[in-house]
Amino acid sequence: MLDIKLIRDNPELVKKDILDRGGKDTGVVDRVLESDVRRREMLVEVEELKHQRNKASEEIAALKKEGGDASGIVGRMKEISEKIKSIDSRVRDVEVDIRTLMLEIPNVPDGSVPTGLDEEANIEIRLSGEAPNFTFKPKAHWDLGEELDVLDFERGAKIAKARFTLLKGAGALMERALINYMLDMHTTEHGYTEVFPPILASPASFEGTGQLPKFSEDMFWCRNDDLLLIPTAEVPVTNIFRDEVLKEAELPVKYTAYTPCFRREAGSYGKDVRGIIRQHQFNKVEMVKFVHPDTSFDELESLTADAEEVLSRLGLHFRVVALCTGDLGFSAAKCYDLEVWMAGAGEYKEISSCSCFTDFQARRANIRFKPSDGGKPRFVHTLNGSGVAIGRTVAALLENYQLDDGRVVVPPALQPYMHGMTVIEKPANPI
RNA sequence: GGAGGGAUGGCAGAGUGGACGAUUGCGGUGGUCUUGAAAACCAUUGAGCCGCAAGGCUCCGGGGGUUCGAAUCCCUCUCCCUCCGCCA
Repeated sequence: MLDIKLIRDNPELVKKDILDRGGKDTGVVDRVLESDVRRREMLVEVEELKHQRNKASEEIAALKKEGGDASGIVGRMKEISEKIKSIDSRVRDVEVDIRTLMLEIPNVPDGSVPTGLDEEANIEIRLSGEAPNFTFKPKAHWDLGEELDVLDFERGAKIAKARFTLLKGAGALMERALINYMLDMHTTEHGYTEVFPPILASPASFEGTGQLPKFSEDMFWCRNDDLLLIPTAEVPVTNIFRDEVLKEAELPVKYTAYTPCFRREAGSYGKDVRGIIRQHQFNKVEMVKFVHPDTSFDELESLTADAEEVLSRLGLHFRVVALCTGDLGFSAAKCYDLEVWMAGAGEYKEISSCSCFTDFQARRANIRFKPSDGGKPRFVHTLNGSGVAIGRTVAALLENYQLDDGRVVVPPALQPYMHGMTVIEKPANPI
């Protein structure tokens, strides 16, 4: 949520940002402004009445103490009380209207974000590593996975539905190994504290991070219990501090979490239909930071570096892309995507998204810190990034480390997490 | 699922109709003392909104009600805790 003062003082900027993001409805800004004016007019009126009431209450108390008769003044106050009640309820209605509108307005992009409506305008920041050379035509991971009997798409779809996959044998082991490999790196080398949060979260938590109310269609709901399956650990982990006040000295707080993630992928029919790139359920290690406002964009750089390290050490080739205004997530002020090379598909695929949300989420979730100098509480800045998506890493490893005989090499960094396994081959008696 | 208890400031925890925006303790900040620190002592310290300001208004889990006036009384919702039952 934006600061209403920003909308008041600079409505044209907010409108421009909405258009830059590819939004069409800048009318919300005007509707917020109209309601804001009405709210303040009513406040002036009702506060004057309340002032009268408070004065009268004092008089009545004084009169009663002296045993005097207060019936006249009491009668007049009855009328004023009724008036207050009716204006108060109108003020509340307008405030609800304003909040409802404000929740639909996206964050303001940072000045360094390239302007553009789609991914064409994204800017490649750097490349890391090199794409492997093959003397043969590399296969797609879904073919490799089925041939090695580590991915079973048929069974996954039978158990649940399409876009659910059954991992088997070395595939399941690699999934688990990657989780541990990433968590260990972030906790022992990058200074994050590991947490394991609830996988279902309340609508209030979803509103705090910006997934609700706007993206309700993308979520799996448990309607009977008014809970939602999380689409990313960002939701529960950021909400750890909802409605809390941290001490300035406690910042930055850095958490990392492994969780399953659930997305309905509404509107992505026909995209990445094969393989494990786009699943309704996938695993992810996430990093979340709560930081001082002065440091947030530096923290974004180091967060991104932390994610890059995961890929570098696995020997994967990737590029870092700065997203343009149109590609930026709703809550983000700035975002880098890490796109890993997929040898089989011959293209880069997003494997991590590292974002700085400035105070946008903190305002919605009411996460503040108390300055050490004793000043008023201020909103923290929040950041998060995948560190990284597990399923897509499995796909990348299969495709980039495949041999001409269909086996797949396990990179050295992962071997200790896979009982020393150096190569994945088809089991003798697959079942 | 059944029975009961609770929700007050950064935290803990008093407060049963007007003198309470709220006793007190902890924590925070400033100071005295000290070579420095700790301890001790003194002072100070809630948040939000409206307003150029002076100042005003609101807030004791949410909503509604009673009343001239509600942290306090009534209704309702949510959440938390305890005991019993069931279950990993």
